[in-house]
Amino acid sequence: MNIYDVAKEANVSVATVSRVLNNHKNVKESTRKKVMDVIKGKDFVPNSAAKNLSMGESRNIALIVPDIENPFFAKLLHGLSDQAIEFGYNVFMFGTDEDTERELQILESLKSELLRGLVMIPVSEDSENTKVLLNRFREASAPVVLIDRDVRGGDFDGVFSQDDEGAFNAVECLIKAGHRKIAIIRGSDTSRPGYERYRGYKKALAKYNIELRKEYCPYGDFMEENSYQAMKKLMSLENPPTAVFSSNNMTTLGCLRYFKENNLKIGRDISIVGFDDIKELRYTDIDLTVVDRPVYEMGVEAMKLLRKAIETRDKADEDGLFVKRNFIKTRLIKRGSEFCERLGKGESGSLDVD
Amino acid sequence: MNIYDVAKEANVSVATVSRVLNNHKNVKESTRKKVMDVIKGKDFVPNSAAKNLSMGESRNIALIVPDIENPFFAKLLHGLSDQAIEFGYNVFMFGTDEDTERELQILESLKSELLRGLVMIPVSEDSENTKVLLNRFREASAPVVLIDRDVRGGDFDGVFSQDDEGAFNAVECLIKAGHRKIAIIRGSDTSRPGYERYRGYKKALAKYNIELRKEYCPYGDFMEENSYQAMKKLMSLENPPTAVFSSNNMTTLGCLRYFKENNLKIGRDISIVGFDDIKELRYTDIDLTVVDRPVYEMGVEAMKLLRKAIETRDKADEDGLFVKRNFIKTRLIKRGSEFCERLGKGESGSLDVD
DNA sequence: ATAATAAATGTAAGCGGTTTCAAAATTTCA
DNA sequence: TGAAATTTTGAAACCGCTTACATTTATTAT
Repeated sequence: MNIYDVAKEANVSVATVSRVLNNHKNVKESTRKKVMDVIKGKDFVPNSAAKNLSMGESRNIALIVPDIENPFFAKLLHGLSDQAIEFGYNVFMFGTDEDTERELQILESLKSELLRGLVMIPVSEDSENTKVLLNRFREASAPVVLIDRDVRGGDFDGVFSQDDEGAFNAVECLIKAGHRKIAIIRGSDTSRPGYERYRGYKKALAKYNIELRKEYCPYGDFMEENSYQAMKKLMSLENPPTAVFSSNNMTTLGCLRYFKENNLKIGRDISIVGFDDIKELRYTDIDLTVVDRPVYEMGVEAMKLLRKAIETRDKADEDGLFVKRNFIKTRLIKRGSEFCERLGKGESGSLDVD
Repeated sequence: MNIYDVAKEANVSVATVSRVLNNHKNVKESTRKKVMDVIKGKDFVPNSAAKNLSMGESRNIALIVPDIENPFFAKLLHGLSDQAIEFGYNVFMFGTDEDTERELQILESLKSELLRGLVMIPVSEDSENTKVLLNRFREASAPVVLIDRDVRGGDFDGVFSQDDEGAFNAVECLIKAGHRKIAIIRGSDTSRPGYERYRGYKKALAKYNIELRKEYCPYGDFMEENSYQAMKKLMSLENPPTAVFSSNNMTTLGCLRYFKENNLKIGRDISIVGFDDIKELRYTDIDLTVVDRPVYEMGVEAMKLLRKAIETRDKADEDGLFVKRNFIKTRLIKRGSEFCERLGKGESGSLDVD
């Protein structure tokens, strides 16, 4: 059943049916009703492909994340998806498995899709090809909104976190708990969260006059296995750290794995503060202090930014295309894993802290 | 840039371009090359909306899950998505938040979408409306594949688990560890996993001549909070169980929360076996014995089933439309949480067990 | 070499909507 | 009451692709 059938049945033209369907003004109330009655009687549904073709645009957007199974991204998807439904968009979901090649493939395959917009957590900040493709989307009037990670020199809208501040707070918390030998397991330098959190770490050390030691700053690349290896290396230093700032949730799992396998107990042998909460730990012996973020809300926000971008572009096109970049505040949730018996449960007293 | 521009540039007709694009036979190698050169030179991408409209079908499918954030579904999505890309499909993602109304809304909104297929974990087995809508999709030649949960009387293809056997093994494991007072926290009776796992539980008790006690079988509805409440009720019975079979991952979290809050230690005060693994626990003090499933693979399998359904329908239509329902085997991973000091770490010895 | 056959290409009609432009119907106002 | 202004409607072109059918070109067999 299509618009012509409806038209015939209602004794009007297709143009009129179309107007009714799209809530145009200038449709007499009586004819509107006539058409609506037919539509309700039969189960007519307008063909979206035809609509898309005719209008040169769709109500579809895509979300591309590096790791579908990471709860952080799942939560993000949840928020974004809810808001998308609210706004009447459908979302295509893709995972790149942290692989730039795959990311490019996906973007490439989406070029034919008449996407209305794109929300993306890019694998790397430095993929020129990604930038080129994203720019093409933007030019084809499919705005791009980034989340969490950036694209260098891309100048895209985005929802990010105050990563460095979050990291600073995490590390400061460890310092105030009495630690001075604090390691960080870092994410790749090709991602904002990677280098910004490292920056926060360095800032905190600097503020308290703690020397930065290169060997305390291995990469875990935000991956469990690599982080496990990094932790292992840290603990086999001749002078191992007493605390570690785990700069990502997967990283934290890697650390915990090492702790468990080597019978290191948090609070007795080692301290840890993580970035991004891990819900499942709440009910275990691990009372993890973490830098937390409103992840669901970030997803929602990304969708809102995207819609705004879609609408303003539709209107002002060349005019007001200023970039909207939000930096979401983090929050330190103290649960105790920053302390360590060896150091004495020094509240903030043991060091000269303001 | 469209197919006409390409045609002009290459000095051929649009039909020829179309043929080249779709790898038709009967295209001379030389003209094929001519066209391809033009396509590569300019950056032509065929408009999928036009294609969809013209062919009356798309390469899009939808995945509808009840809870986007549940790692089980995330894993499922991962497998499905990977396989979908492999097969050249894009997947729309939706979450129903375990709400039948929302489920219906989503299905309703998808009717216009020319979907090629639908993969779904329905909220409830008993939603007549859902069944009606799904049947409509199927009739509109968009096959439906269910995962994990069923639709009563729907007769849809699907990938399920051997839930009862899995549950049976879980409970038997507890029995062999010496327990006789074993509770279950159940899922809703309106879902296959809900009642099948309960069935497995009952079977196990029956086999070992253990009386079934109604008060040991509260509902947790596969939700953390409800399961927490259920656990609380269980432990405040005058004769509380010594072990619990937690029939779902969220349920397990609810139990763990109760244990932690009430200082019950697994292995000392209580035993537990779960259904569906919880990765994050691996590195904590909780060595959870669980019924595990190849979740990623189930997602892959669902996509394979879907494609088969799409293809056979395209071909044999009325002919061979027999339903394909796979029942995936579960696997019990013993990690120790089935034991309990109070009972003596009875291997299988303490009861007469074959 | 030529008719018969097969292969390659082109023409044009859809697919199901939206939208411009003109015509018809209605309302407003002198 | 009739012309002008306004609202409501319809005819038909268009979006960009596929494909049935017609036509041209190449190949094969006689």
